[in-house]
Amino acid sequence: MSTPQGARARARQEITAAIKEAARRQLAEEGAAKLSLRAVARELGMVSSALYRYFPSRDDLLTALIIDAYDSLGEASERARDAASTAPPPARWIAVCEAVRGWALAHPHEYALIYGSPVPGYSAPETTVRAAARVGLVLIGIVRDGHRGPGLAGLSLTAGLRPEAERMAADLAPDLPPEAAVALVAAWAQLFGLVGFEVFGQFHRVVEDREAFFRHAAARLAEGVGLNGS
Amino acid sequence: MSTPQGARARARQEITAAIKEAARRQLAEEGAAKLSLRAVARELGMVSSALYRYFPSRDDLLTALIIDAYDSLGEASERARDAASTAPPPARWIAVCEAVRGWALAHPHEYALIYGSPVPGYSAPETTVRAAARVGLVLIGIVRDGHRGPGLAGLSLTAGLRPEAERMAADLAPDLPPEAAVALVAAWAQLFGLVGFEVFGQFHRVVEDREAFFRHAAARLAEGVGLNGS
DNA sequence: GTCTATAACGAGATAGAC
DNA sequence: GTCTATCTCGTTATAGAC
Repeated sequence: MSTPQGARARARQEITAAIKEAARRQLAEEGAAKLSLRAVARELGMVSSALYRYFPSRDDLLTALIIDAYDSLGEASERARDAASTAPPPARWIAVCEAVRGWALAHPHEYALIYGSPVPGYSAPETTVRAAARVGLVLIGIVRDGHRGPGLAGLSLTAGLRPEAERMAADLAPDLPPEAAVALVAAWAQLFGLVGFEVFGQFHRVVEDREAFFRHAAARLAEGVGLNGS
Repeated sequence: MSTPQGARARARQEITAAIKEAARRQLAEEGAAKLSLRAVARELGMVSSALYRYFPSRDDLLTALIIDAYDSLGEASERARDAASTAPPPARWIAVCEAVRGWALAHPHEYALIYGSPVPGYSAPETTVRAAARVGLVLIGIVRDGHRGPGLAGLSLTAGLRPEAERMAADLAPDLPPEAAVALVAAWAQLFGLVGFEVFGQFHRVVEDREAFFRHAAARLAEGVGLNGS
């Protein structure tokens, strides 16, 4: 059987991939705000109306690129975690942070797409949430492991924050104390502050040896979530 | 003498301000990538070529907006510092962090302009550096005061980072120990990670009581730069 | 001198008829 | 899927008002 459906499906997948690849190129050159289905079609030698067989709208193409970017970053962080699976939690934390940084430096435009300025007129649908959560889940897992080990020491909680801290812990990691949940979310945001500043050029003439600086900052972030060097 | 120069200069200043105001409106609606001199001129009932008397190019208009945004944020942080000038350094640090957050939430599009994704095809000239540095200088000043007080305790340095740390300290704050300079730059980037995540929507369904969360995180950042509660 | 207006260029996007 | 007519844009040259 010369499975015509299989061949068709394969062709469809290949064209879909080619469209996304061309769109990513355009993302790098013109930015997400100017992503245009017509320009993508032109680059592929297709006519713009043909693209609507693969993506019903420009926003759907954008959504696909966003999900791909989140997944790519998620996979990079998961690979780093697995490669360091025998190391103690603090070292694993640092390895994942460095994977995030490495991915962002290798894919600055996709980084800008998911962690940079929102695209005017575009609102990400719920379908992106799953992929977006992957990095965060990796970080949560490491802190959970660390908590089973030597324990989270020195994490405190500001007075008024307790109800919110308990809500966050219940949502994110019911097995972690509220202090750890708060520290985790803060460290998560701070990690992307470090990475974003480097990718977007804010460290220009401020930090030169960015690799060493980041390694140090990531280690201190690990302490901040209660992963004490061991 | 009915100072014709004064009147002309005033008129020029008013039109310049009107152009920037209209440009900021467009920034909010279409994003920096699509900022167009023609649309600004249309909104003001002018013809596009007339704008070139005030801004030699679209990029120069963008640069003016960027400098204004940095200055606006810088002033907000300086005001917060001055309003808390009698408070101990840790409280002053938190006040400035909250001013940064408040400014960003009140001006999300200008925040995106200066701390979000780079504008494709645009490269900020050196003239922006002075304004961009203002917030950082406020933070440095507070840590310097704290250092004169109870002292920076518990700041360590990763092995390979020492040369870079000494370079950073010499550049940013020769009177501070290298450990403090590194912690300061890291806290600076992390502060904008927290603010950026909130402004750009990454805390959606993760952090609800963002005010309390931020206050807590800012307090822990203060500890991270060696400002111990007192 | 200082400004605005007209017109135009080359490039690109877009909408709709066919 | 193709073609065309009509938009947008940044920018410049030029002419004329105050």
